[in-house]
Amino acid sequence: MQGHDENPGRHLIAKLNAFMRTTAGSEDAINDLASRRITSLDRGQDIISEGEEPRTVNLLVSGWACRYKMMEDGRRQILAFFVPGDLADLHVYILKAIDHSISAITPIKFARLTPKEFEEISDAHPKLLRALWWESLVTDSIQREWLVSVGQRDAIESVAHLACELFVRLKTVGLADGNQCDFPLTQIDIADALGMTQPHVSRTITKLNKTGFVSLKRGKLEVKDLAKLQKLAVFNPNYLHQLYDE
Amino acid sequence: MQGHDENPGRHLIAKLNAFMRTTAGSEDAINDLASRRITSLDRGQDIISEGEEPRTVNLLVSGWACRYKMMEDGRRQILAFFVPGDLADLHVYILKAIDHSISAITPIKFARLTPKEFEEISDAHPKLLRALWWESLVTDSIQREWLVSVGQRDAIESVAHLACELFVRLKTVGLADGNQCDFPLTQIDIADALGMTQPHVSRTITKLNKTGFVSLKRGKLEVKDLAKLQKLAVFNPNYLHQLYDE
DNA sequence: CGCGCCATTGACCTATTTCAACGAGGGTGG
DNA sequence: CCACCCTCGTTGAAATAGGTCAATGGCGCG
Repeated sequence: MQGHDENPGRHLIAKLNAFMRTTAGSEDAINDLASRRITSLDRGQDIISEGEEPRTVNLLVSGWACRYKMMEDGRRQILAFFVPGDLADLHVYILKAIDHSISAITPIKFARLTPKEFEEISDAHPKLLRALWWESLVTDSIQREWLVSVGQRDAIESVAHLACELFVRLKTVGLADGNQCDFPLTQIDIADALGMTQPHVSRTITKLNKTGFVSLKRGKLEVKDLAKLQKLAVFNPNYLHQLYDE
Repeated sequence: MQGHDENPGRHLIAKLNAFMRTTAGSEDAINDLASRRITSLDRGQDIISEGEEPRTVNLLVSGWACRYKMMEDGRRQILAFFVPGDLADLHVYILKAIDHSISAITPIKFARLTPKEFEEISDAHPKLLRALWWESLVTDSIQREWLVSVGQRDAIESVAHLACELFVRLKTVGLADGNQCDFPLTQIDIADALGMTQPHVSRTITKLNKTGFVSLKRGKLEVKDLAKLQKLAVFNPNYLHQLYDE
């Protein structure tokens, strides 16, 4: 078990394949990236905290995490979920202090790259660098789509949209098993991501499950009718900027 | 009048000064950037539209614009406001299709740079390139803070927060005159940015103006008690990542 | 066994939406 | 110069999505 992972970059590799289709030469480089300074954290611990000076680029190797901001009075907004293969803040070392925190939703492992390491590897693999930029632009695009959800979608649309997004993203990195995938979010996480309250998330999930398009519960998400779920969510996958061949 | 602008990059220069304090050598380069392929648009026209292949980096030279997304059923979410000195999508040419549109809120002028021009200039001025990255990261940070507004702040907090942000940003680019600045947004724009309805924006602005901290009306924003307004808005300027010496 | 965390559910409450009417101002064409 | 229209903002009344508060129950774990 305990033995070390032969292919820790496989989720990122799978994702970049949705962009460039030619990771071939870069696969070793990515696995190399994904092996540096591996750190493990338990659920609830922060990878980085607001106000720190950013020093590393973080690649999530296993587990889920979230980016969030706390308001002074304790309100929390989750800004993004990270799943394996996701990179946090490629260029953030330019800033003096980060304006948000990232914490583990499940036990996680992540690789911490110094800007220098990162530059070396990307200098040696210009195509990879371009792909990583793409990755970063997709992350921005997801951020924008979340604003659409919170600003325009009602409760059931929002929850359905989140389910669609995470399912597609997990599928892309090879972590969906047929029509189902892990789903470790609590209702509080969902509430803080979508700007709702936890009881209302509960009621909304109940209602959503009753449609039969999906079975969403803590731990496991099962998509039973993706087309209908997407329609309900007003989900348009363009914002994920993938190549569409499946 | 009609004569051409001697210093079209001054707003961007002022903004970058809040980051690097040494635009000296780069000022000419920025003014050069801001003179390329100047385009004028009337209110309501799109700079770029969803689905297009992005080809240029756009620098807003005068007027206001907004980035927005339309849902299939016509709901609109405004994702960002652009004021003079703002750059749209530094690296977006990596993507095959943009996932949002940008349109003019007032008559605008903007410069369109090809990726090539942009690279030439930034190769010649590495410090400038770094500053432009900073600019782009601040834009991302603003995007995140908007999600906090829409997800967590109630109506009066949201509107107050938007007023704070735009006032600070305009001040940074030299477009605030003492405690007041232009404010061309309609209540519909505000509503679509904050995920509210226009009538409720109207009621909320009335209530906000009654606090006496601010006078907000179409055309002009006047800040009467910035500290109290910021407190009401739960506004923490850190997310704008400026140097704080004033 | 008991504690803590998480989800469910009910009853009530309220911020915001919805629908609709009205009014002010600015521009245009007759 | 007036009439008209169109956009934008204001306001009221009624409706509702979602919030609040609180009790209950399941379940995993020390």
